[in-house]
Amino acid sequence: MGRQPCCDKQGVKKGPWTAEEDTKLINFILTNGQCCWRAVPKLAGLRRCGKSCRLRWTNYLRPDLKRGLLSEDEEQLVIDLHARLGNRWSKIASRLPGRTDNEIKNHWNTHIKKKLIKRGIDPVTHEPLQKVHQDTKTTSSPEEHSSLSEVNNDSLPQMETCTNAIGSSEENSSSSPHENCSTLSSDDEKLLSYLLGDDEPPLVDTLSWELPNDAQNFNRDIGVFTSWDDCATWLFDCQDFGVQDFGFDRFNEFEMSVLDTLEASNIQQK
DNA sequence: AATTAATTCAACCGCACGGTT
DNA sequence: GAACCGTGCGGTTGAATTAAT
Repeated sequence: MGRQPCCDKQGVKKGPWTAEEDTKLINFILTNGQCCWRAVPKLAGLRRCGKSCRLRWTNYLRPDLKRGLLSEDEEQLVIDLHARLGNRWSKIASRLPGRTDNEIKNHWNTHIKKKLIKRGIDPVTHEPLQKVHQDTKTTSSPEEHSSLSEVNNDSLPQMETCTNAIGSSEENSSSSPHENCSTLSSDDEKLLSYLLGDDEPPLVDTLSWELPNDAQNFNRDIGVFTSWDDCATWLFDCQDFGVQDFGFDRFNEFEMSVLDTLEASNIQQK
């Protein structure tokens, strides 16, 4: 018996989500939480496949998502992490609260890649393009490194390595390229070690976080919520829908706020 | 103002992995 | 151990938007 398709292809809607569909999905998840995505469309009254619902929720509807372009700091962190993790977007995204793997991947492909190339950095290897060019000159054709043609040759003599290629770190040129390649704080290093699987989970400096007053289920020792209720409350407090001062038991107000936001954006679109 | 080209990003697809039976 | 299932991941596509001509 072959693998069952993720959804019944017939009668399943594809393409952009409507505000009505968003509302249904939000209503369902706020009421029931995230469970068995395959069942969500049926239970929520959506003609979508579960996969599509999950993607829509995680990439767009989740209340803890940030909006807008990545800040310089975030961009720099993405570059640092990419240098060590490669295209493991979900791992990278897990280091940037409120950002999704899809968002980071898109931003990498549309913005960061170009910036790095412009500055003479190979976005794949994070090595200076000149070096890559020399290394590969004898083994591969020029077409395989088409990005080289986009390099501004003026920048090559002052080329810097990956992590200080963008932003204010450009000024820190006194140290060696290798040193420059590691602008991570010790916390970042710990986290990276953990992400790479060779270390214990790093402790979070939770004392500096603004936690909900009633977050009794937050374990400050291990830096996690032991209760979904508190976790959700905290996330919702952080999100950008304009609701600030409520607890988990006031879901209806949050829901109304979400619906208002959706309606407003719908009107704007029209 | 109309057309074309370039860019952006939400969404889709196929595959891989881990858990369960 | 094999088969199945649910989910997550990364690569890719294509519609919408913006910029250039």
